[in-house]
Amino acid sequence: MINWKQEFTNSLLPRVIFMISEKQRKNLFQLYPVLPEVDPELLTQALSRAELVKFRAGTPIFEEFQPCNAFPFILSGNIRVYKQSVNGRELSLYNVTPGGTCVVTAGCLLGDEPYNAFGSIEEDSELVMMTSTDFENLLTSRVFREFIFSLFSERILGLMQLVEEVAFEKLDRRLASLLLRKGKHISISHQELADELGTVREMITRLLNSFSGSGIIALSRGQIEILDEDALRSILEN
Amino acid sequence: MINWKQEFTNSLLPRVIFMISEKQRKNLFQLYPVLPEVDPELLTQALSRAELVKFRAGTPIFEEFQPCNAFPFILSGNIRVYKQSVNGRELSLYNVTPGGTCVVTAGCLLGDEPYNAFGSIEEDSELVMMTSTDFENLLTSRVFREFIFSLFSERILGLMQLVEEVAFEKLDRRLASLLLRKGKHISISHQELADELGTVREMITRLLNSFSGSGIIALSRGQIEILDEDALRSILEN
DNA sequence: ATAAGTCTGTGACCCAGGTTACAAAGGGGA
DNA sequence: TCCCCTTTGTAACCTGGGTCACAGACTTAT
Repeated sequence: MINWKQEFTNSLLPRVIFMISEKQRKNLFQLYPVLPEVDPELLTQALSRAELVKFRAGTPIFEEFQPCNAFPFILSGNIRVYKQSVNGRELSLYNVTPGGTCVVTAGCLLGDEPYNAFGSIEEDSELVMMTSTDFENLLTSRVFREFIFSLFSERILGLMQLVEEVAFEKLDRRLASLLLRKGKHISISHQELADELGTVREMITRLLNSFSGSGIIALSRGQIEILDEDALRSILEN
Repeated sequence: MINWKQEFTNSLLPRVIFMISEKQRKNLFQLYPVLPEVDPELLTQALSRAELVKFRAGTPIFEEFQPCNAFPFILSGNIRVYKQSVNGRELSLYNVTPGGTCVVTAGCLLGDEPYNAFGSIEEDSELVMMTSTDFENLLTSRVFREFIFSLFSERILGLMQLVEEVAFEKLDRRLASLLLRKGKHISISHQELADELGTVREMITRLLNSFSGSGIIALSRGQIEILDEDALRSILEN
């Protein structure tokens, strides 16, 4: 049977498994238009063995060094893939959203290596979990392979960018650019921002207060409101 | 004709173009055993339009933001792919060696995006430069696609590792691990080590001197000799 | 041999950002 | 309302590592 069940045995299991309904199947095909294009035989095989799983926000779904044996498609919600340091700091590598895929998982499956990062559910999510063998079978289909390819190359470019930022950019600029990406009304705690950038809470508090002191943002518990987007952008130019 | 010529017009051009000899063709097939497995028609097409180019060490071969329109196979030598900061610091992302490929190039070709890093020849190199259209044609072949796939996933894992190191590891550990990877007798300048790690020359000099002070390494101009590999390894455990 | 370029050594200094150790809000549940 | 938990504020302090400004030592070309 599906072996990713083992994979989650030590997690707190705030998840429920369902059969894939007709409606969800349609949803899946809308989000992943490649799927209906692959060999129908392969697809029905794969989907018959796949399961719909609902996860609650905060659930860890994989850990570094863990073997990797299922491949997720995201119907709704959001997976955060991140690294952890020995002193407990975290740093986001990327997020997987509906229509996207988790490239670490794909990479690990293809290379038959354990995960080298952590993954956890950021917002309540519905995932279609496919067995690793079915995933590899799908890869024999040309369109599917091309789909995975494009996500891979996108991710490689993104990771290269991230390396550059972490190595060369100061924290205020990185924070400013993160805020800009998140829109004008942001619901997030300082700790979560720190975990995204690989720093500590105090630094974020300090920087946010300095931004707020210059009237660039307004702060309240769990909320950030961007007042002066241009000023924020000008920090990027420095 | 081959449009990568334009690509190099602003470089200093320490390169010479040759036809691909029978011997080099054999060499290429040995290093890239996938090639003889692809559809022979595609292959001969692609190779007939490809050219052998010899580059001298130090030659820049692509730059950030430059469009990307040729795909290299490495017969000998070594390409360094790196990022540059505004203040001139550098940081190596990865090296391409014979049998490997330049994933940025592949990624940029596939995503039709400009380069987001720099590439330069580290040791005198012989490359077989394939046109971008021929490269994309080759990708219609299953074995070739799988080959590129495995290199992609390898590189993704490598980049994730690099992000972690840059974000969380101290410089002495990163330097120690770099030295260990380079073998017991290393010919390199302090500046080159700095460029690999994304730091400055002075830091490397200091750290190397502290290592040498504890008898772990012996230093001379352009040379580092590892005397006590175990001690170096124990720095990694810290 | 001389000059010019490249590499290495070094010390003083500075600063971003991480650490520690609190205090004080704010908010939700009992 | 009270209690507890989460989030935020903040000040003092420390340190890794980048900057500046040199001075020698080695190498190579002329």
